[in-house]
Parts: sequence; structure tokens; C-alpha cells
Amino acid sequence: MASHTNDPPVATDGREIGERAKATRRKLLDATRVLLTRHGFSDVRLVDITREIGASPATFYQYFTDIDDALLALSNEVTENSGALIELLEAPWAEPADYERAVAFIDAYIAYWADNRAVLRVRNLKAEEGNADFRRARSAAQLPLMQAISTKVENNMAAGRISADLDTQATAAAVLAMLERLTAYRAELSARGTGGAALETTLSRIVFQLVTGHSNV
Amino acid sequence: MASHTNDPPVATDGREIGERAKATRRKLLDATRVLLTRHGFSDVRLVDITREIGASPATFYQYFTDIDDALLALSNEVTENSGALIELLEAPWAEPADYERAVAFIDAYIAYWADNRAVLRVRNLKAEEGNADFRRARSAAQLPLMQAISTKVENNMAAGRISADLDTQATAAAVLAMLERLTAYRAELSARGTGGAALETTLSRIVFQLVTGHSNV
DNA sequence: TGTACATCAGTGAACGCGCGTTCACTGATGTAC
DNA sequence: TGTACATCAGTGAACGCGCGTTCACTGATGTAC
Repeated sequence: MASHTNDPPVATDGREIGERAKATRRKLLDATRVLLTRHGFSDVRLVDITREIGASPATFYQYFTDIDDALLALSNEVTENSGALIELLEAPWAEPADYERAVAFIDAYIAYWADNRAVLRVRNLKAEEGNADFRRARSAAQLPLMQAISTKVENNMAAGRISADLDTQATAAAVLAMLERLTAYRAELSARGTGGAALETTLSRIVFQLVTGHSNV
Repeated sequence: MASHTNDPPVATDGREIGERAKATRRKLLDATRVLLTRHGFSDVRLVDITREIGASPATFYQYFTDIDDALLALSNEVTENSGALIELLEAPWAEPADYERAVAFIDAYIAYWADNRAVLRVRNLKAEEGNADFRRARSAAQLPLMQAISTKVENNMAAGRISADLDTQATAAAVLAMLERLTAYRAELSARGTGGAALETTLSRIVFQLVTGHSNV
């Protein structure tokens, strides 16, 4: 394990792999993703994955040591694709007019989760169960976001808009926790009459207030 | 499934069970909980559970149809034990001095998660994967809390402390989401220098502000 | 351009293990008189 | 209080299935000349 944290991918025997093999590896990862979305995590078997792409189970072992290894590779990919989110946090949130930036970030965050829900779910489960590799994957994704938000909080605190005895790291963590978890509630809230639009607006307002201290937008 | 949502427990063949059987069922549930905490969810096997209490795997089938059935029973138990949390939300949060109530609630919430982490984790996973029984279990636990918080937000909104164009349900959901998710980050935050005390204080302050509109405690 | 050879990629077929599951049974507990 | 019987609770032993895993192989692709 921990063998797929970087490019380029290598086969399990250590040699580098060509185009054809890369495509097969890709197909295996995509199939894993599909099965993870279609069924529950505990129903995804190694043989199902290879069946899905019409390959022999032996093929799987050319690229991954076991299912966890493939899940970890997916998790790391998902982390790598979070760069766009970080970029949306580069500009400062200071003036009330910066609210639009918060909205853009939150929209992107929700979309990111919608796209990667099944993988993120498993990554977080494994991380919370104590698996070191998945812990690292989760941290790699979250720390940059947390750092960026924490810095914003700090700046706004320095400007006197946020109470100085709040912990900036903890505040940033709270914001991220809220965003992350709420994406799981969306379906249920919708069913109970709180539509996606109301949720997004309220969420943006809350996040902007927590980070900047501006309550009246 | 869905057979263990209410007391008293019955055997899988339908008859009511006596004291001895009740104790065995209890032991099976406790063992499941222990294994869930000790290992990852996907490593918990039916035979492990019975091995843990020195019983035959056949015994398991007297009380549960399969592992999911036992997990669901545990989930429902955990829901039933959340009554204390609701009680902590009965008194109003309106005056700045009510902050202590928020702190008490948040402490209780954190403790509740610490005690039931392994079960709640699986419940949420299954719910998010679309399992109807676990969805129901999760809703049964969350809706009362959400309702109670939503009412508080409404009252404070009526008193003019909270912007009237926020959605009260969405705000309540945001608060709960934040609490729920942050419990998973605690270990990591501690490791990075943001101790439990700082986290709890910041969290309490944020929650109190979101619910009541009081920012200066 | 064509042929020979080397390396890369994929698999068929087999394996053994351990899991979930079943059922006829034995043993434990409760009850009637 | 003691005995006979009924019901409750637990299990030994067996089963078959499907999974993960392996390895010697075949086929596909690349390269040298």
C-alpha cells in the first residue's frame, strides 16, 4: 500500500507501464468508482471490478495489491482534483462585496462532493477507522483548504471584525466540517421542503459571516 | 430487517424471548459494537461476533437475520439514547447568559459521539449509501434535534437578532452538520496544536452565535 | 519494408480457505400437580 | 417437595458457494537491423 500516492503509476512488480497498461489501470479505477457508487462499499468485490471491465481477476493484481490499494489510488486522485477549490480561496474575503467569492467557493465545494461522493465517503470512513494511508489522503485534501480559510479568519480578526478569542484553526475546521457534512443532508432536506437554493444561500451567508464577521450582506 | 426498531425484542421465528435469551442478544450486540470499534467495519464477520462471546454462529440467527440487522438494532439503540441531548435543548437560548446552555449541549453532543462513534459511523455510511432502514434510523435521531434548534433560530429571528432571510431549517442543519463532522476532526486538530478545549470553546461560540445572533459573550 | 526477437500486458484455470447458513439435536429452564 | 412434561435456548457438524490469489501460459506491442 501507499504505493500509488504519486505519478507515474507502476505495476505491482515495480516496472514502469506503457500506454495500454495505463488505460487498463484507468478502467479498473473507473469501474471501482462506478461500483462504489452503484452498490454499498461492503458489496464491492475484487472480482466484480474486473468483471465490470471484462477482464480476468489476475489483471487486477498487475496494478493493485488489493481493493484498499485501488481505493487509496482513487482517494489520492480525488485529492489532486481539489486544486480548483484552493484557487477559489486565493482572493481575500474582506469587503462585503467579497460575498460573491464565498458563494462561488461553496458552489464549487458542493459540486466537488457531488462528483466524488462515493470515493470521499470511503476515504473518510477508512480514515476515521484509523487507517494511516487514508488518514494521509484526507489530510492532504483538507489541510490546504483549512489553511486558506484559517488565514482569511486571521485577517478578518486582525481587522477587528471577528472576536479575537476565537481560535482561527478551529473556526476554519468548523466551516469545513459544516460544508462537508451538509452535502450529505441535502437529499433529506430537500425531501422536507428546504430546497437546494435555500440551503446554498443560507450556507453561503453563514460561512461568510463566520469567516469575515460581516453579517449583513 | 426493520424488525428491531421496537422493544421488546423477539426471536427471528417470531416468539417472544425470556431473560436468558435477552442476555444473549445483548451480548451479541455488545460484541458487534466492540468489534466495530476495534476493527474496520468491513472486517467484522458474523462468525467473529459469535466467536467473541464463545457461542455458535447458529446462535446469531436466533436474534438477527444478518449482520446488517444487528447493526440496525445498534443504530436504533443509539437513537433511543439521544433523549438526553433533546432535553438539553428544551430551555430557550435567548439571553447572552444562556450561553452556558449551549456549552452544556455541545459538551453532551461531543460525549455522545465519543461513546457511540463506531455505531454512528456505520449508520451514517449505510444511510448515505441509500439503505432505507438506516436512513430512517438516522432521521429518527436527527430530526428532533434539528427541530429543536430550528425553533430556537426562529425565536431569535423573531426577536430581530438574526437576519430574516436565512432559512431556519437550513441554519439548524448547518449547526448540526458542523457538530457532527467536527467530532471526526478532533484527533487531527489536537495533533496539530488545536486542543480540545480551544475547539470546544470556539465551537460553542460559533453555535451560540448562529442560533441566537449574540456574538459577544 | 520485412523479419526476428524482446519486452509488455493479459488471462485461463485451478486452488484452498473461510465465510454464511441450515437443521436435527441436546441441554436448560419453567410449570403443573 | 418432588416428579413429569413442555417450552425455551443454544449448538455441533456439516454444506456449498464464491471469494481472493497464484502462476505458467499466450497474445500484443515495440524495436533492431
